[in-house]
Amino acid sequence: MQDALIRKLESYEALSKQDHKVLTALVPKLRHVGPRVDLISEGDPPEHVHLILDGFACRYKILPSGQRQIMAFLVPGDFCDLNVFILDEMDHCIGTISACQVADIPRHAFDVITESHPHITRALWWCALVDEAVLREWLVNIGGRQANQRIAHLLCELLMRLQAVGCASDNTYPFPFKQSDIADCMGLSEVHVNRTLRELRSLGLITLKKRSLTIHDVEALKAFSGFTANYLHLKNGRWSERRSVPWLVQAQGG
Amino acid sequence: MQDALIRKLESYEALSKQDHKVLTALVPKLRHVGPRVDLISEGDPPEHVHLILDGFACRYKILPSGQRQIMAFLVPGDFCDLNVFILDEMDHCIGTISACQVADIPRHAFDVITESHPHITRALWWCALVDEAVLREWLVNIGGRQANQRIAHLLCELLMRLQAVGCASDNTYPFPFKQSDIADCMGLSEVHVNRTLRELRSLGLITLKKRSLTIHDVEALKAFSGFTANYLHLKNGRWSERRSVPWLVQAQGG
DNA sequence: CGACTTATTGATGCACTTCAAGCGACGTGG
DNA sequence: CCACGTCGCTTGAAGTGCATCAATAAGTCG
Repeated sequence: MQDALIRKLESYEALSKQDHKVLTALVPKLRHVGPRVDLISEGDPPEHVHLILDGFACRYKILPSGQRQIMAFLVPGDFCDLNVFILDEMDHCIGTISACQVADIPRHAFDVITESHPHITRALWWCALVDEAVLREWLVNIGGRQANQRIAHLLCELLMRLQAVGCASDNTYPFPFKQSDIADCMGLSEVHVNRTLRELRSLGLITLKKRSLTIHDVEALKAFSGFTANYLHLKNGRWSERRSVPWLVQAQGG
Repeated sequence: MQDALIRKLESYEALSKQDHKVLTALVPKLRHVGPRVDLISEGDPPEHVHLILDGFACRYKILPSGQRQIMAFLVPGDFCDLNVFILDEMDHCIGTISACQVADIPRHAFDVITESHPHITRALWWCALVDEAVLREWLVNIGGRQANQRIAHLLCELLMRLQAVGCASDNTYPFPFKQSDIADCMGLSEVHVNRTLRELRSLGLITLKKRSLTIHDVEALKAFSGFTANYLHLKNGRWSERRSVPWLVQAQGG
């Protein structure tokens, strides 16, 4: 598993052999978590950084009105809570969507790392900043587009991110989300999500069956939603290597 | 000015004398920038990290439709673009709202810092993570609340952040925003922002005159909007010192 | 197979948008 | 000093995207 973590980080930043040693010494716990389970809740003191190795999770908050707002979808290779450093307590929850394989990395390990291992630190920072760029785009998406483009944009983003970690093929990827999940992240009602998905289907842009989503014409869907991938920062430098990610496959197999 | 930067960072993390030296050696350029001017545009290769010393700025994108979506307001003490590290080119623009005093810190300085100065690095990370927490809350705000609560929430947040850097007194703070600025960040039309502000005024919650906003009953406005300050992470640890920030006043004076 | 959850569809209402026009403040030039 | 243009704020009227309520169909799992 350390191997997985090392490869993830090296996709951002060259690491020394000593860096490798430190990461190897982490020995994070591996866990299988069922679907619809919270990994950590708002108010909890964070003790581990969670790394998703397999499955889908989300970052969310519950509003005073009782409404759930999802702020991020987490896919294999994503850290859940690098923000552990500033938070004495979590200001949001993280819960699984599907069943997940999760690595728990103790918080203390990161204190040690940021104290003495600048390359690892910079790689972690990199992860956090990409997450932030995605978050910004979500804000743009919700604030600036209407329902059909908004959902189409999300579907494009998920395709790109899942392709980057080898979890999509033939423009098809697993889709364990309920329509209410989509509703809660797009700021829409479940009913309207349903109608919007129907519209995208009837336009021949997507097919959704057996919890699996297929995008028939990626470029068309991108054009429809106004999607550009620049904010994912996939194209340049080491990131490009991330397009096929053997360590993820390996981690899933083991 | 270095003094300003040092104090900002020390509000997050204890720094050694050597750290101080490094920061003092930076000698960032100070600039006065007019209102409605871009500091950096989408597509530009970032060469400096901009630190706002005085005035208001914003982070925004232009959608294919031509619509502007504002993703963040930047107030004195905020870094504009710590994300310089991963971006070969900016994926968004940063522009001033009012006239600003800005410190330009060369990108290279951060390479040196992250290479050899872990405490400074951690303090910078902290800044970035607070920014991200604010961004998450904006997403929640736009996705989950309707116009009147949404705008009220923004006004609460600005009060808290400006109080934290000593730029608000008597629950009053400078308000250089046009209604179209509010519209473009809240995902609303200018007309509806106007009506909503009128509603907040007629409820006796706020007064807005001479480009200055007063919140009459802060607790009432918080209750109205469902605002809780936890996501700003102001209350714990070193952050509490930030409530009165002499260095900002000093920087403005000089 | 029966119980429960999730997807789908219809009808109605509202929050917000869009279009359009008037108003006030401000600065500029004659 | 006033006339005028500009820009931001304000208000009205009409339209629409989406929410809400409600009921049925289609999975899904024990």
